[in-house]
Amino acid sequence: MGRAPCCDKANVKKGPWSPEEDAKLKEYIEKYGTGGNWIALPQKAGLRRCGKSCRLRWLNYLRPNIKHGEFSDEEDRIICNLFTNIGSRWSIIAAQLPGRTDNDIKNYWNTKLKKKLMGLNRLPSQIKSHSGTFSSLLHLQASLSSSSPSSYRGSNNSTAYYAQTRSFSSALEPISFSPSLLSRSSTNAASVLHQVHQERFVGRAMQHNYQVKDNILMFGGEASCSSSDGSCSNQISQCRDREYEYNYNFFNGGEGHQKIMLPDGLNGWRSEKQNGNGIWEDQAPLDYGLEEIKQLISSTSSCNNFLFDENKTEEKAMMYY
DNA sequence: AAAAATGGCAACCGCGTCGAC
DNA sequence: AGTCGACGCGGTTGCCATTTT
Repeated sequence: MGRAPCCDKANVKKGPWSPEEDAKLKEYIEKYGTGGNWIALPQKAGLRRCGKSCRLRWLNYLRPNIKHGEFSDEEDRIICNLFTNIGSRWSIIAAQLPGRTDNDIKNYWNTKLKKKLMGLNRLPSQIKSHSGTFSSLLHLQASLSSSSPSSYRGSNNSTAYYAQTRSFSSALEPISFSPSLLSRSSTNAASVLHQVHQERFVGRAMQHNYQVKDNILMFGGEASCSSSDGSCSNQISQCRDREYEYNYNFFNGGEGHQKIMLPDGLNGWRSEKQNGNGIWEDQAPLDYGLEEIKQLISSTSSCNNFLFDENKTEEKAMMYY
């Protein structure tokens, strides 16, 4: 026995809204409000539409003060920063961008912003760039890392790393959430943000083999490779691990940390180093897949090692405690 | 110029959660 | 405490426009 449909599917119109329907809906809501009941609204408004469809149309298109068109650099920055912190909580992200809808932001992310990031995927080489939203973030990141306490340098202590991650994250602009946004237990951004910090390094470090060799933090070492040809069978795991390399290096920037080992998918390990001008040069092609975008953000926009489904990783992290 | 591929966006769908009863 | 209807969210789909071949 399935879930009861929210409306009579046979008698509701689907597809694009006509100007007449828009006008009807707008007029009705402006006159009477939604009445707190979207399901009953279409009938009252004389529309052959599903209540959910009406709600969506109103929220995403018809309601006042909706902002359409290009996203600004500032909006890009906020989206990336929040995405890094809380993942695809589009409604929460939208709440930080007046006039933007969650759907808008989601589409923008999926169609443009993600690709924009992919264009900047040659990290940390991108640090040499001196303009644009994301390179600014990289500069921020680089400058913060270089000014971080020296006591963390070279440490293979995950707690130290964790503390440093926290201090770094807190250096980014504060994010405030309205109480209403935080009211739902499942999407409690406050707890998400709080636990994200706790989960970030410690949880992941415990999920992955890692070791420090010559000031290079290495994850997923030989022990994790099981295939006969020596290549790791778990490519995704390797890809995920890349973020640690970057972040570790950023946080430990300075003398003695001039190279970085990157697990490079099927190609095995690769390295990068800084040239005499302090510019990062990679020494092998670096191709990222779509699934790696989040890691890229994690290592570029705010250094928050947060990726994939944070609910799931949260659970994992809590299990380790 | 036409067909195919790709991009962008609006809308739909299913599920989790909340709140009333 | 349990049930059920409604809401809200995030993922996905479908269609139209634009670009490429």
